[in-house]
Amino acid sequence: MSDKSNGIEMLRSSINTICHLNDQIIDAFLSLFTAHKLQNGSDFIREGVMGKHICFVTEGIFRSYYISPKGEEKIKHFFLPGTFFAPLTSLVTNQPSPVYIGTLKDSEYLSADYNAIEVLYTEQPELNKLGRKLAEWAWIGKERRETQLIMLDASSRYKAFREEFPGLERQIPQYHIASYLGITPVQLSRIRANLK
Amino acid sequence: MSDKSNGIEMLRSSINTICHLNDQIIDAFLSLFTAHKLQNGSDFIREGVMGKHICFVTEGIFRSYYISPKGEEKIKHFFLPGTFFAPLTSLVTNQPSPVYIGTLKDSEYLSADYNAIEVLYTEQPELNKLGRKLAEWAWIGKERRETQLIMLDASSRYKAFREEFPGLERQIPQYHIASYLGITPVQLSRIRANLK
DNA sequence: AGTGATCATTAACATAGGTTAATGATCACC
DNA sequence: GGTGATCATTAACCTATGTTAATGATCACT
Repeated sequence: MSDKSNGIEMLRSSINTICHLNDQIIDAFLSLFTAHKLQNGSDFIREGVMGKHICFVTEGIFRSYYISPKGEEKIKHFFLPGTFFAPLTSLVTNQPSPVYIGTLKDSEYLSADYNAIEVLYTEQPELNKLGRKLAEWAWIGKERRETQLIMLDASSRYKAFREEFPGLERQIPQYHIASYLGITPVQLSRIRANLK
Repeated sequence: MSDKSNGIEMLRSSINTICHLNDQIIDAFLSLFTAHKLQNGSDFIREGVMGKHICFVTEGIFRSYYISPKGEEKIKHFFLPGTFFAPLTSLVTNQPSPVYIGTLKDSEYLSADYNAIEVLYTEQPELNKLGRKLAEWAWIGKERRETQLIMLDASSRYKAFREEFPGLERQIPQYHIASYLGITPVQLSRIRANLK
C-alpha cells in the first residue's frame, strides 16, 4: 500500500488518465520521483521558503493554507491520495512561497525536483503536454472554488464541500472545514444544526 | 493601434515575455489568430455553448461572469489589453461553457481555433510549453483571487482591486466592481464613503 | 473512575453586508 | 433648458456571520 513501487504505479496510472505519452517519456518522468513520509501536523513547505518540488499524494491528507495577519490558518485546498500538489506560485515566479502545505494525517507522497523536471521538459518536449494538462486541470479546480466563494453562501459551500470531499469531514476536525469554507467553527456548527 | 498587424505584434511580444520558442513555432502559432471587434455589452460566449477559441485582448475591456439562479451577474475576472482569455473549462473538459465572457466597452481581440492549436501542439511539441506557462500564470491569478476572497473583507478587496486594475474603476459602472468584489453596489458605496 | 486536553455546541451580543426604497447626480437627447 | 434614463448615494431595517465565553462531549492517560 505504501511502499515506493506501488506509489509509482499509482502515479503512472494517474498520469495515463491525464494524457497519452510514450512509455519512455513516462518512465523518465517517473524516475525523478522519490517516496517520502510526513507525520500528521508537519509542514511540507512554509511561507517564505523557496519551492523546489512537485508532489503526488499516495497516502493520507495534505492541505495548503495561509496564515492571516491575526495568526489564523486559512485552508485553501485539501489534497487526497491520487492528486498532485506543489508550491506552484513559488516554482513559477521564483519567489518564496506565499503558502504553507502540510499534513492533517500521517501521510506519504512522491516528490520530484522541479529543476530536474525542467531539464526533462527540454529533453522531451512532449512532456510539456503533461505539464500543460496538469496546470489546466489545476486552473479548473481553482475556478470552481472561486465560483463557489462568489456565488454560494456558507451553507451551500458546506454542502458542496461534502460532495467534493466525501468522507473527509469525518477524518479531520471541523475547524479545518470551517477554515476551508471561510467561516468560523461557531458558524459551521450553526449551519450543521440548521441542516438537521 | 487596432489593425490586425499591430494586434499580432502585441500578441507576439506578449508571448515572448512568457517563454522562449523559436520564431518558426511562434509564427505558426500567430498565423492561427484572426482579429475581431465586439461592441460594448456583447457576449463572446454564453453559458451552455461549447468553447472553441483562445483569445487575446488588443483593445477595450472584457469580463468573465456567471449568472446566478436569481439572475444576478457575478463577475469573475476583467481582461484588459495584453491579456488572454478563453472558456478554458469548456475547452479542456469538452463540456458546454459554465461561464459567460463579454465586453464592457467596444473591444477588439484576436482569436484562434482551439482545435487548430491542438494540431499545432502535436506537430510542434515545444508549443505545449507556451500552453503550460499560460495555464500556470492563469492558475496563479486564480490562486491570488481565492486568497483575497478567503482572507480579506470587502473593503480590503476593494483596495486590492484598485491596485490590480488601476484606473479601471473610472471606466466602468461601479455595480460591475461590486459584482467582482462579491458585494452589492450599496455596500460598495458604503465602503467608498467610509474610505473618505 | 478521575483528570486534563481537545474540540463541538450553544448563547448573547456585535458587526458586515443584504434588501428595499427614496433621493441625488450625471448625461444624452429633444 | 427640460426630460428621461442610468447610476451612485443614503437611510432604515433585516440576516448571516463574527466574537467571546460558557457548557458538553469525547478521548487518552493515569
